[in-house]
Amino acid sequence: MYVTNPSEFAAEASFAPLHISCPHSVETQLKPGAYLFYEGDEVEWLYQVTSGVVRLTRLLSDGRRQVIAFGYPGDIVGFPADGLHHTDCEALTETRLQPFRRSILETGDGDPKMHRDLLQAALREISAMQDHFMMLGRKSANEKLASFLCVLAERVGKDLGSSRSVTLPMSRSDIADFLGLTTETVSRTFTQLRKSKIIAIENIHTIIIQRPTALLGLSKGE
Amino acid sequence: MYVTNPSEFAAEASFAPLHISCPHSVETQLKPGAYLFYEGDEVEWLYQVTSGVVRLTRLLSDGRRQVIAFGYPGDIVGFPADGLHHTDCEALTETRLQPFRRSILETGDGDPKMHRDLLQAALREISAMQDHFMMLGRKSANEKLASFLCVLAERVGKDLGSSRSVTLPMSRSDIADFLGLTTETVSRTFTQLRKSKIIAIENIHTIIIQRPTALLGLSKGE
DNA sequence: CGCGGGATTGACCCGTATCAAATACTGTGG
DNA sequence: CCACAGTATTTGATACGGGTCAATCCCGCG
Repeated sequence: MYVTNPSEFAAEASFAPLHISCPHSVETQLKPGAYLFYEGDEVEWLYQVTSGVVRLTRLLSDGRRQVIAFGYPGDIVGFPADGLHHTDCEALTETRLQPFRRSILETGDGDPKMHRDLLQAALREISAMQDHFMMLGRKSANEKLASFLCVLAERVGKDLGSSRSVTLPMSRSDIADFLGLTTETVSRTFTQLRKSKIIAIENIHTIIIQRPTALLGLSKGE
Repeated sequence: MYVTNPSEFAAEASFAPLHISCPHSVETQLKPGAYLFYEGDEVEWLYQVTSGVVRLTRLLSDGRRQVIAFGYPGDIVGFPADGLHHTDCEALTETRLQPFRRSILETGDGDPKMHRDLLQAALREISAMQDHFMMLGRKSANEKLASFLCVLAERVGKDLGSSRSVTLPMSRSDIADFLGLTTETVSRTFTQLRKSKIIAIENIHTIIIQRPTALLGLSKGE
């Protein structure tokens, strides 16, 4: 999951679960904190998240970290480049994943439909990442966090009538490293949104979006 | 072209020109300033840059711009998502491109080898973009510009013995919008590098890298 | 030779980082 | 179930990098 402009997001979210017809593809389970793969690992499988949330990260030698994406149900993680994983992947919650052989993506290997679906997923990934560039390069802390919450609300929020609740399985520093901020700034920005009554913080991992339209406005810099 | 860690870059640069065996694929020519496609256009063709340089950009409604990538010879531009282009593409110099039907990427369509090559290019693109995330989100202005120059030097620089010359066909504001900075900051950072004798500015579009090792060090934040 | 648009430089300011302290949570063992 | 320790989060004070706005410079071009 990348942070895209919410209004555009709808068009990209239409990722139907892939049909399961892959030999040797027993669903994989991960406990919170467990790693699915590491940067540099040979890619054998791609995975579609079935339930739960995973986090893709990349590290700089001096310890700076960038969260590349969060993997929510429907998302494909583990695209290879030159046969290798280029991120670490850790489960944030109890997570189930449907594995697909790398060869299905790369050679088709007996399943043309799945091949095409995985390819389309890769292409959508490129487009979604382009949106995220805009966010990292050109948006303020406020806009970043507002966009982040809007996307999550649209994708996995629970409707509460006039407001909407969002669960954040990731830590503040995960959010910070995803948005290119510090934890302190993320925290302060949450506080600011809370004080302006746009959101309420039910608990650390649960945000109530009280004024969705205002939040959407903020995300676009209005 | 994205800005990746130069040392990693070598591994990703190994993109052999695709074999040309596509029906109806006459090489396309563009003059500087000409557009190849716009955001929202239906994708009919992908292109491999043969010579010259193109620029991929995305706009926010309020005018903020993000340069997504520069397309140098060997690069593939125009990957579709849901059948559409999601960036504008403008030629910065006289440019020649080899078109490939979108169907070759998406369905294989009679040319399995090309299909595989295009797919691999897309996957490498994803990985390269992940590197660029790190840059946009986690690097200082100094590190960004140093990284940018290092990558260009490695990829298209001319060897001058102990130093190296790089041609920059793009404007300062293109560089700024690529790195998530302002033109003023890009300009100041150039000046700073010049004053510390790491680079010399032969003219606006030609940089001499006098101390490549120092520049590489800066790019990694040392 | 003068015009115009990009590039550079300067002065100043603001947003976000940094460093530090207080507070809130989470899990563990008794 | 409570006490405690360790960790995450929030809050505060301050610093600084890079943005903003404005002036000047430079170079290509008519």
